Amino acid sequence: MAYSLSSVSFNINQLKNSCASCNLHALCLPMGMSQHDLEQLDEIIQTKRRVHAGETLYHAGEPFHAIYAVRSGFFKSLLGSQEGREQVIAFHMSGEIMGMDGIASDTYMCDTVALEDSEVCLIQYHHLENILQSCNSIQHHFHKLMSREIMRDQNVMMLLGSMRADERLAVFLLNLSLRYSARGFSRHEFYLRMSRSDIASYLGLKIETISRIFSSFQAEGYLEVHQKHVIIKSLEKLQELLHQE
Amino acid sequence: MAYSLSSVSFNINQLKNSCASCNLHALCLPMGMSQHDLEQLDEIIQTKRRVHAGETLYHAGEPFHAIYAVRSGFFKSLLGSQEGREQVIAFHMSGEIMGMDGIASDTYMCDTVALEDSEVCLIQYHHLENILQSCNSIQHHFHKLMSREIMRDQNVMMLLGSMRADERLAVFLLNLSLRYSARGFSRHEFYLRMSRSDIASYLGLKIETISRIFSSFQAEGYLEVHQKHVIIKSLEKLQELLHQE
DNA sequence: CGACACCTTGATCTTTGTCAACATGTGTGG
DNA sequence: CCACACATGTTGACAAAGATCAAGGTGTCG
Repeated sequence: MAYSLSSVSFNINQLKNSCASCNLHALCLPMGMSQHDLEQLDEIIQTKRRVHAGETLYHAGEPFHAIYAVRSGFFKSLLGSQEGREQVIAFHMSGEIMGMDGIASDTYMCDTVALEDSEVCLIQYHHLENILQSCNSIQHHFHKLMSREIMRDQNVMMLLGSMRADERLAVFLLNLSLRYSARGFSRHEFYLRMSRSDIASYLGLKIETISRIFSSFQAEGYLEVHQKHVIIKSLEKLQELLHQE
Repeated sequence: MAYSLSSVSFNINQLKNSCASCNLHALCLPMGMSQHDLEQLDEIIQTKRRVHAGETLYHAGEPFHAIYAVRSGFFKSLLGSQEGREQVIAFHMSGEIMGMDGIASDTYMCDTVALEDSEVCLIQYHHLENILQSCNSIQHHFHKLMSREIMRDQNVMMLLGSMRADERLAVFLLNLSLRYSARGFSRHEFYLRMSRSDIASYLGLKIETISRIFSSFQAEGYLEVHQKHVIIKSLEKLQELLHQE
């Protein structure tokens, strides 16, 4: 079974050390950016960092100094509390920005962990602020990125606050499908990089519930699951799940 | 019964049209801001707007052009979905910023409604971006504000994803207590500006559940409730609720 | 091949939601 | 200023969704 998606995946070795030549360009940067602006960005994004699967990129409580763009790979962010609660609050894939929660208090608020071997662009925050000062379009783009993060979180609040378990999983899968397809992968077939327990935590459910709903979706013919490999048979039916009360 | 807190509340009429003289200064603006910076800010924050109780400040879908600082009063923000779901995603009190979710797509994402007669400072977004370009400290402060919004939302995700109903209400009340006390009001005694159904929606619960938990908290002697008037008898006991598993 | 982590499934229990009745509060018009 | 109507909040009985507990299955990696 040729489950491998690697033929379409980003080959790190081919990537030059430049935003202009990065194939995540369209995801990560504003449209119609001038050559000059791109050069400015390249100046601060010299540092790449490899993160192995299971390795933590930054820990909650660590002093904040940089944000990260996912170049390749997959991450999860975990928020802990004094009472020992722990919850997955986000999954990040290529072209997405991590660490913006650290700006508020000069301290990262969550742990961010690679779920597979990954590479990130390290963006020194004080350098970034300098660039933003001189370049209006980058500044505006950065604000959009932060605002998009707020939107994303608010949509998750909605999901957690008002949806049933099966709806939550459907939304989760549809969202992954959308994000994979935006990156040139199939919107019908992909690998889950995270464990069932990560999904459960993210969706505010228990792992057994996730397992059961996967089974029931499969029984209904909405999808096929073989461990982490998901084939969505009918995106429409998954969507209908949300509309029917 | 003299429940009135108006003796401590901000008297709008006394406020001058200036950030420098605004008594929300400490909540809203960065510490140690220079006179020059303040003057710059005052330039873009000339517009105040009164919003009557029940009135909508901005609607989801409206073109985004400004963010708002609450000068006085109390707001809620509602996120709707295609499927007709609707959820309260935030309550805003004086000194807090509203509308930053609109930056991402040049469109407000939620409805924001005054829960009592209120006044806001309107901050034209393109003016703000201009100022940020020229003033590093204001730029940094603005980023902190957006980042704080992200933190807040992530904490709500945690609450919705991993806490029991009574824990959610306890966190909600403790959070209000904290915010009131930061504004010079009693941390033990305050009015809820929102309805039970707003609270329920925000906490991802049903109104009957809220009602029951208020009753049980009262039975336990944690607090006294008379409609919207809350007297917290023991902040400690409410906090302990969270620690005991 | 075996150990271990991860996942699935079933039986049962708990928490919260639902439905219904009633109480209380608020605002309006007589 | 009272009476009524309507919105809002409370309480109880019951139902349902999801959690918990327990057992067993499957895959992965040394």
